[in-house]
Amino acid sequence: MARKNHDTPEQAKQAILDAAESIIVDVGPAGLRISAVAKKAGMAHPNIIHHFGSREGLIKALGERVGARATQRITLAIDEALQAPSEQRVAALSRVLETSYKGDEGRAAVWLHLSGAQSTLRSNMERIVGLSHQLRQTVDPTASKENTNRLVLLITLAMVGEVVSGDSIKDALGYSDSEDGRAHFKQWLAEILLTLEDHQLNTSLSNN
Amino acid sequence: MARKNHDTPEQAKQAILDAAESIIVDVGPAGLRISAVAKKAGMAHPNIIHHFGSREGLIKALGERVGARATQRITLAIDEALQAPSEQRVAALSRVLETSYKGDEGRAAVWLHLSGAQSTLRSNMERIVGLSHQLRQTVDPTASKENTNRLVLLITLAMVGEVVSGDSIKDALGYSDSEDGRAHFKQWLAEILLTLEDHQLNTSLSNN
DNA sequence: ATTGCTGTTTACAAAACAGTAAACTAGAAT
DNA sequence: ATTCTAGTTTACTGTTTTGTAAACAGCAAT
Repeated sequence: MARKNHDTPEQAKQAILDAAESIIVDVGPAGLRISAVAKKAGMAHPNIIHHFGSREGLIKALGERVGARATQRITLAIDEALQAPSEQRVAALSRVLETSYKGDEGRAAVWLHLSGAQSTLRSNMERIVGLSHQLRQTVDPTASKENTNRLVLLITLAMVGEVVSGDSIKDALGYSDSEDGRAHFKQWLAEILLTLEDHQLNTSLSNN
Repeated sequence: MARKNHDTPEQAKQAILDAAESIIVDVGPAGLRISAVAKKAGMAHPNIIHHFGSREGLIKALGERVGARATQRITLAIDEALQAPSEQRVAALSRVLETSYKGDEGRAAVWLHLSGAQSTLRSNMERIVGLSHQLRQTVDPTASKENTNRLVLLITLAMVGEVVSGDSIKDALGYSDSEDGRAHFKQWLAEILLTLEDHQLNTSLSNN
């Protein structure tokens, strides 16, 4: 079909999305320039508009790809935690947290969400809550779905905060930017999440 | 000194900052246009450059003002919680959380932080951690500073997440956008924070 | 081999935007 | 009353950036 740099439009699109993803991590949602993406992908910028219709179209497509990948990674990690023997469960959950907001992909996902590409967020979150609830029930069979939902909300919000300005907040709180501090915080969080019995999460407004 | 719309440069600056703050809430950090601020403030846009030197100067000044105000509001709320009788402490802490990431000011603060105006973040966080630790000690005298620090980090990250994309995440998790759901989540969080004994937060990597 | 299809490029249009320069305005100081 | 000072405005510059138009390039089908 196509003729020069890429044989199929799908290859061209993927190359463009790769370039855009690597750029948006640094420049943020509003900073994505079509010409910069084109330069990185090694082509002229109108070609991007040809493939995605407009800058918005590119951002939307990228948002869907990044969101799907992130969800896949997270659900996979939770699956592994579910199958891990109980004495390795903290490490496994810690890995879930690591995986969830690790490095560039998480940042790209949040940036893109801010740019208005949130099409599949609901179904993705539903899968994550479902798996998380299974994981909690292996620890405490009485765990309520409502508390799981709240915990997932808390962790998700913290994930977004981490991605958006985790570095400077951690710095301001005295955590050195060594990998140590970050990993420790996540492991601490994982241990607490798995240690908490459900009745401790039942507050005066339970069953609402 | 001045001549027409404002008598003193301080009045003009405040009017400009007011306009910029109300705008940045909607358009985000990179979307702040000097001409839009000028229009809202009822003046010509070069006047803004005259007062703040450049767009960056405006953003930096706004970041300092918003950061100072937010910190003042948060520390004030924690102070009130400290002085509240113990049976009203949950409500008071719930109010701290409400106050912290409520509405426009919190959003403006995060946006500005993202724009690179983070000058006083460290000292602000230190004050907040100090007061939070006092509050925890009224509940559990054995509370360690390290666990307070981690809790503040978790809450702060969640605050940022809430501000950045709390609405859509809550929506995706099935919380209706009624004020109810939000208030309940914060009260739930407040109760847990005050119910947790410090020893429950001591994990296998305590004293690191 | 000619025709058609499609990915790609060059050249251009149009708008948005930050910042500059110079003039204007009105109170303050003398 | 004149001069000085500083906030303010109008008009303009230069750059950046998205998007358009038309031509080009190479594979496929006839």
